[in-house]
Amino acid sequence: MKSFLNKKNRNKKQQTKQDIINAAIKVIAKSGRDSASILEITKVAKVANGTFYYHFKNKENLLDAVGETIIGEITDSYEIDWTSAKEDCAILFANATKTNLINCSQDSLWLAVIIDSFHTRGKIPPILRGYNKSLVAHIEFGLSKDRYDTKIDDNLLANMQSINRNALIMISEGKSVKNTIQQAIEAKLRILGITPKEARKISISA
Amino acid sequence: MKSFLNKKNRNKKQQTKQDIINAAIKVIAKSGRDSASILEITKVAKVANGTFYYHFKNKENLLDAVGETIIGEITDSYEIDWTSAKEDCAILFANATKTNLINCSQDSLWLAVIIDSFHTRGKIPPILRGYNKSLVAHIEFGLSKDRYDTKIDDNLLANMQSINRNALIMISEGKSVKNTIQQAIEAKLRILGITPKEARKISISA
DNA sequence: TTATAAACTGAGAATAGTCTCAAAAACCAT
DNA sequence: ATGGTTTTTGAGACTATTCTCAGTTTATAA
Repeated sequence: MKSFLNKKNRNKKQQTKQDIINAAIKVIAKSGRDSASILEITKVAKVANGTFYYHFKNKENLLDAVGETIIGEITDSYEIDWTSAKEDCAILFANATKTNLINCSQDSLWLAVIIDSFHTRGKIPPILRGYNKSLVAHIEFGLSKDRYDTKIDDNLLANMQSINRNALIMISEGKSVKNTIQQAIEAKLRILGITPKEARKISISA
Repeated sequence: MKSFLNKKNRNKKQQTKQDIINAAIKVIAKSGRDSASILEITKVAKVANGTFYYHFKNKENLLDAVGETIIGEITDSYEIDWTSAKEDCAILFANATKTNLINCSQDSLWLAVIIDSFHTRGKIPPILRGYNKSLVAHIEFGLSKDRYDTKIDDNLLANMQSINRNALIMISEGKSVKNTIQQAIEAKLRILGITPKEARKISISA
């Protein structure tokens, strides 16, 4: 069985798949994961319904692809080697939070999809995976330097993530990005055990 | 047109309606608001599908009724006249939080429905309404006494509510109720501007 | 007991979604 | 051009859901 898959053809196939993913982002941003129908997605992507099933096994499969697409763009900000940094870790953390939130806010469609993913029941969507790992690394480092006053557990991580989520919701509702990010940083630092006064100072200078 | 609605009959009608609401709570706890189907709800309630539409206009209408039912039982804890209280307001707030979370945790079905309601897109479900009003009253009082260090806005309220939600999720996942509530109180007080040390003290004694 | 209103029933109309598949179209090495 | 391969198409099978309605049952005043 000969294969005719040269580069151009592969690109074309890839392009159709990407078109479907982009259409899915649009539709999910409008209606949410649950209500987004494959029928509407293929309509927006301008392909036949059957084409969807040539590229994706099912809806679940597509949602994962959407998650991967978006997360690929926004998670870099937490990928820092905290231990080798010279600066105060609280300040670094403030900057990472800022970068992360700004990245998420770049594209209003992504923003909507990310927020929607927080609403999802059950298993953690791929968009949110990976975030916790480097967060834990950071907090551990801060604790070892006696910079923070907390213990690390699911509750703490969930609260940190919720603060992010709430900030993104505020931004998507049109609140000032700068202000909102500042508040998010302040709240996170307070929860980590930085005093209110210092948390405010750091959040303002971030 | 004569009316035959004597008390007994009214009770019977009311009973059927309540049966449907209770069945809805069961089904929503299992499948979530979005996936809960009227067909399954009526099956669990042991009534005909059509009976549902005799009592409720539509699904939306039912979900509101479910919300009202649950919120009726659990919101009392925040209905305090903060200004006339003698005790330190942070301690009162800690106690109110504790009472509220314990109330929510009483019934595992309620717990599941309340958590589910946090996942809901769009408009604030009735379960969550009313919570903010007395929360604002409380924080304003604390600010006037120079007890807190924050400003009141949507972001703050959302963060407070998220801490509650996360605590309830932890509890529903089997984590220690006492511990979880303590952590929630501590996080809330820290965000309000109480120092980490004092927040811990208050949360432990609550 | 009987007539009437209220409450309930369940078949099925209407709608909407996922997914399959045989056939058509597009593509490409020769 | 030809023939085999990949990609796309869209009709429709299948399933699930909401909601309607004509008719039945139940409750009660008289």
